[in-house]
Amino acid sequence: MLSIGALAKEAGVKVPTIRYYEQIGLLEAPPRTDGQQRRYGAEAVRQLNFIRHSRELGFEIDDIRELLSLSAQPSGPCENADKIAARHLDAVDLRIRQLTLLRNELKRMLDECHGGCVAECRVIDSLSARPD
Amino acid sequence: MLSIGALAKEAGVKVPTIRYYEQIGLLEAPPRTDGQQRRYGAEAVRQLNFIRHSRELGFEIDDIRELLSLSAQPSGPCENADKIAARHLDAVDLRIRQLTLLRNELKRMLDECHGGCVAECRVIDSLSARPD
DNA sequence: ATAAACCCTCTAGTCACTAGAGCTTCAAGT
DNA sequence: ACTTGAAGCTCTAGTGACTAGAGGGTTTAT
Repeated sequence: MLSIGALAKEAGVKVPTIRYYEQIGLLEAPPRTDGQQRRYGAEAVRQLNFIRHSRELGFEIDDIRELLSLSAQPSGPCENADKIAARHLDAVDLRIRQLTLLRNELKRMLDECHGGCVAECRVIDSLSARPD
Repeated sequence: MLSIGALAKEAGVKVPTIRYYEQIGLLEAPPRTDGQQRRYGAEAVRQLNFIRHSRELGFEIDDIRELLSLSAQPSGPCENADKIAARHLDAVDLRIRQLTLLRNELKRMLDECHGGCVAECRVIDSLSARPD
């Protein structure tokens, strides 16, 4: 059985994060020692790794909640998991497109500024401009 | 003089957002009517447009605070504005690269899943996998 | 004069944690 | 067995940039 610190190290998350996940019901409350300290088994390691990886991929907690409960029923259909992932992929694609537009605007701003005083600065000027 | 609602419409932000900006000292507190309602002039419209556009480009409030104060001194050097923008461009570039990696992993996950049950699902499987 | 639309302050909620205070328990070494 | 220091516990509050709602007051148009 692992202490919360050992679990944290194992799964690559911080200790308070684990307590937070328990508090919001994402991780089950584990058994405790007589002194009220948490002790975790192998299943908790698996679940926490699952959560961490999902978070790294940008899934929201509510999505992860559903993905976790799906993963606990290996004989069920994976249709829902696919739907969640596909929806997330769309969101990521959109975000990349938006950021690329912003990047280009920022780059243009910077390229056009040749130093000097604020009155001539294309950076400040671009920011002041109202959109069409 | 514009009411807060009129200013909001003019600059394309929500009314509570304007009050929030005032509260955190990003926008100056405007004069009030006898009945304590805010009234804004042309300068507030300009500043709020500046803020909105900067936010759309992803600048943080603290950066905007500095950019705003720079823009208020047209004869000063624009070096700092450039620095802030360049730093932000780097951050956006990095974010795009990260998101692109995530996108590819998501896409691979989805491409490899051919429906069926959770036990065979590549989506769930990929999420379970611990990183190298 | 009245009614609708707008405005006011204040508190609390969002998301996913993070930080800190003040205390208790555990594990290892002697 | 005892000590010590690391690690654990709970609880509260803070982050960023707003958003929502309650319970009122003001303005404006008719």
